[in-house]
Amino acid sequence: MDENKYTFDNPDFKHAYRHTSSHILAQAIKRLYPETKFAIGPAIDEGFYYDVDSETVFTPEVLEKIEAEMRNICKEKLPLERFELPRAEALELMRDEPYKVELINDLPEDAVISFYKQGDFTDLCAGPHMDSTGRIKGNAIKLTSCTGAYWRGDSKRKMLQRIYGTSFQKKEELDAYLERIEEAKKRDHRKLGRELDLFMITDEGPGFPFFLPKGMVLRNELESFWRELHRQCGYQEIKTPMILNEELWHRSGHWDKYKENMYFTKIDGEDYAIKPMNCPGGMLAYKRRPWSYKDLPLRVGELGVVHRHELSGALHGLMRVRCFTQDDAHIFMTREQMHSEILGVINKIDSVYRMFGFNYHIELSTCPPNFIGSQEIREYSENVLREVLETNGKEYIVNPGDGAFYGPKIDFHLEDAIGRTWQCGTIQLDFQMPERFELEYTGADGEKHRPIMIHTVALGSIERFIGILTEHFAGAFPLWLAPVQVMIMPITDRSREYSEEIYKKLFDAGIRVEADYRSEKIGYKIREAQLQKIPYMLVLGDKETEARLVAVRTRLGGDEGTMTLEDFTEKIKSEISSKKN
RNA sequence: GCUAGUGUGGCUCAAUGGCAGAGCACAUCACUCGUAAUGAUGAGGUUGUGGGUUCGAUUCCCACCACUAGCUCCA
Repeated sequence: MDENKYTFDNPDFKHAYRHTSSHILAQAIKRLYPETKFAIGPAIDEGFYYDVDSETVFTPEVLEKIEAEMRNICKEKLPLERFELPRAEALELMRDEPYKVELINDLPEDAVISFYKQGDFTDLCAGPHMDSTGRIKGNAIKLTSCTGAYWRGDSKRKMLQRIYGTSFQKKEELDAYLERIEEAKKRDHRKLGRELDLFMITDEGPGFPFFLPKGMVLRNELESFWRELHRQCGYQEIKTPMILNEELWHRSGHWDKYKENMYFTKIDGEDYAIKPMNCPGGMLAYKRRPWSYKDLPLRVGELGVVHRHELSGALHGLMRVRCFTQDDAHIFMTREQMHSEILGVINKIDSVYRMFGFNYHIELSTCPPNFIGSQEIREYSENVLREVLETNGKEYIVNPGDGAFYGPKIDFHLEDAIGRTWQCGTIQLDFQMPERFELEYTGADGEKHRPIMIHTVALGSIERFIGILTEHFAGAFPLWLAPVQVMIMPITDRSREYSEEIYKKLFDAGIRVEADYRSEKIGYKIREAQLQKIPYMLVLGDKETEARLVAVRTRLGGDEGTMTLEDFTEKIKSEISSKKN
């Protein structure tokens, strides 16, 4: 640890601070509920947690008691002492802690087995730590929640209780953090989706969202944007059927790997499946005719609606649903074209995210254990993705074994309002589907060759992307996406006729315009339009009617002054076409 | 699916083992108003669903459904 930097600016210090907080949590639990067994308790991005196995259910009231005990431990200023033990003695020391025993047994032969002791509490731990519990500011500790978590992340093993907490060096920092979380919740797309009347999900269809008129505007604008982008990038568009014969899914390999997540139906006594992915349909479309190497790369897009049976507990607003639209694309290509095609897709996705102002990170997911291809292809394909990322200076983290069953992938992850990340874009390299479907093209040598495929999405799913967009903009969508772009608000009925004239002109100009003719005060109309985050409000009173002008107000509360309708129309049309926020 | 919690008009939330209440929204009427809430009146709920305990359940118990947080899984 950098001895000169005892602040959270130093990630090592922050980590040690939170890790020590986690040990204090465990010590407090041990004092209050001695029967509790301890699993692991690391520091994480926003704080720390400890996984425990206990008779006690850690309700919010119990957490408060534990918090109080944690503050006591901080006051006691217990020194943390590190010591090491040979394996046998370590196991003896931890003999009443079955989870620790398992951890010790799984350590490699030559591993150093170290412990940290603070007062009456000792924990198996590699460290590092603060030198005393007194270093932790007691009143800047907060236990935030208790949830279930599988021991060792394995859903077949016991579910433990995970107690989440966070800690800071000052109480003000804790308060600021808690307030930030509260603020972020106001941007939750589920809340905004209801308030802005974008979408709904009912008990009759968990995971199957309804898109309401305003949400449909977002969808349609996004889809138009997607079509135009892909037209420019040299893609063709197809639409493949939602229901196809079950046999297809055996051929594609989805049956073995994915049938738990699929929905089925019978037609004329035959078994059919509702597609969970678009690629097999895309394969059939490719196979409709012979191709020449001159046709490659062949880029084919599809806004494909897929259905997947997700576990009920995994559903989450629009972010995780059971029916969604992938902005799918398949590229069929030769080996020589691979690098440039992959790079082209990376740049395409990057340009989309940059346009919206998103921060994202890239993950390289390598082939999973149940990868269906050869070892040689596995290594080759993973290396291709790695090379493209590295030669183009893209930063990424590796996610071992998280690729598709047919190949490795590059994933793009976007953040939601409270910092959870969601995979949106993906680029998957696939040597397997072309093999299984016996795809071919004729090379310059007159011989048949097998193309290589990329599966890719940029937005990911339209549904998830709308969720992310909603949170990113807190519902104040850029003008080109805004469900209602202009709200006309006459101050009195005397301006009604003029308002109707303005409305018609804007409507005819293709602007999404609405008018509020209710007998309400102008302040009230403005308040409602503000809450609906409508970008432009036209306030029309006697003065404007007389001068044949419009008074323009923005949702940022700005008064843009009065102007002619022509100037206003020109202004917003240019703003719409620039697609700028 | 798992662990814990939650479920009361469209929304946000009260209340209680004994006739279910408020604010906002909605409707009607009045008001015609200059940049974030005009007033009055009215309508709207078998308290998620199904069982059980009880003289009586929205409240207590059980099951199921849905939602929330997290785990697992994933776009």
